[in-house]
Amino acid sequence: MKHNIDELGWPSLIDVQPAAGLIPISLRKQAERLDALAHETLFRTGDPVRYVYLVISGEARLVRLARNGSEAILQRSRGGFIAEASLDSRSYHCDAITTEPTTILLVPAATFRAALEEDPMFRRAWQSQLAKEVRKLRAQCERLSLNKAADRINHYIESEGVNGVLTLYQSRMSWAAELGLTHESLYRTLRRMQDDGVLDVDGARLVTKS
Amino acid sequence: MKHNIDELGWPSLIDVQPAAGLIPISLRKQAERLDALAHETLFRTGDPVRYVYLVISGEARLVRLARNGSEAILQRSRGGFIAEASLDSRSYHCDAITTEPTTILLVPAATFRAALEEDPMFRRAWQSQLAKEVRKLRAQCERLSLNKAADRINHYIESEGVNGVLTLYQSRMSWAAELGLTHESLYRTLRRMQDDGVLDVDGARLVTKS
DNA sequence: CGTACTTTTGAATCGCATCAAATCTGGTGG
DNA sequence: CCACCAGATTTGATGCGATTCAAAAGTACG
Repeated sequence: MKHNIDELGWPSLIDVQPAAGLIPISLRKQAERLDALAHETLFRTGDPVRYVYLVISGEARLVRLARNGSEAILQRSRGGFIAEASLDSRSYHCDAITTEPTTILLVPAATFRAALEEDPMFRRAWQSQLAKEVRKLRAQCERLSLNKAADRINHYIESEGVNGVLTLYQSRMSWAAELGLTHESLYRTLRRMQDDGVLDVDGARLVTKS
Repeated sequence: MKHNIDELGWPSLIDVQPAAGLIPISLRKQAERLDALAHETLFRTGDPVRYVYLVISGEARLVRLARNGSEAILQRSRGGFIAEASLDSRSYHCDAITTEPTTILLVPAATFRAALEEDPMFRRAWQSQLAKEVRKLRAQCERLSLNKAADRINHYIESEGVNGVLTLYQSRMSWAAELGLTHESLYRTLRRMQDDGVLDVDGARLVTKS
């Protein structure tokens, strides 16, 4: 179900989601709100690009299905844009799904492009956002080119956590997929790292100790 | 050695390198040309961002050295920008090197940023460039999360080649590193794929036959 | 309470990394 | 021109580590 965001009754978007603060007021007025359940499809490969999607709460993912049926996670967004790089494409080249109940802000793509032309602050923020995504993806590539599970885990904690401490906002199964590992492999490696005393695991809190 | 690009005696940059055509004339006048040998360092981790680097000919790479001494290739540019995403950073978080004699256009970062503010065409081209880089990196991540060498090779040919045909512009050793494989593994897999009749290898020309 | 999913452990297998070494290649200097 | 060298290419043998298949136990939720 879509709502006009003026119906919100939320605190200001800025409080809820920093990225939303970057969107000019004029743009927010034209945005709609979408409350999606878990495992809903936002768009599919080949769909025309109609909206810019901003995840307010919950989680959305870009996925692509390989021939053998395995699923690659191309992006995982919890608060922030999803499929930013499609803004200058006609259509999508992957699918977007939710993994849990998720609230999304839909900004019409044409309106969004116009705002980029007119609002210098917004434009800088957008460029900065794209650059940040590039750096994040480079880190991900670097991580995936490590071929030991423990190395990938450490790399993830170093680059996504703060000072060797990481709070995980996803199940280990999903994390395993993001790390390019099977879940069995991840579980076993986490266990071994604990036994070896190089990692401290307390629920979703992971601390490197080396 | 750096030259003012007016000393060029080149054909127009547009003919040499399409990406350069996106740079406004005013900006080109302030750019310098750098002729680097193979294995030169353009900048190191921590260096302040002074220039935007545009590779005119040859090859530049972003690399990061892991603790164990192995080297991860974060970007490989043959004609086009390198480290685009650093434009909004103070300093670099990886190293840039050349792998062969390379000619580079150095545009002062401040000048570049000013041009982005003032020239709408240029700005759109830049955003499009960043978006393209994002898509390319997503493809790279998807590829690295395949765990069979043959799958990565096929994926590379599909996404970097045209209609299942790819011309390789680097040694197989470098390609192996980009694919996240050892060179031995790559050689053996290429051989096996040929023997199995799913791939045709003729020097730098690779054709999938399945 | 039952169902779906996650977490966990086990055993067997396969593929890649690793180490080693030979051959081939292009470029340099004598 | 040839000897030489550095790097790329190629083949071989071995071991490790991740995948795979299987299954049990734990957990959240209606």
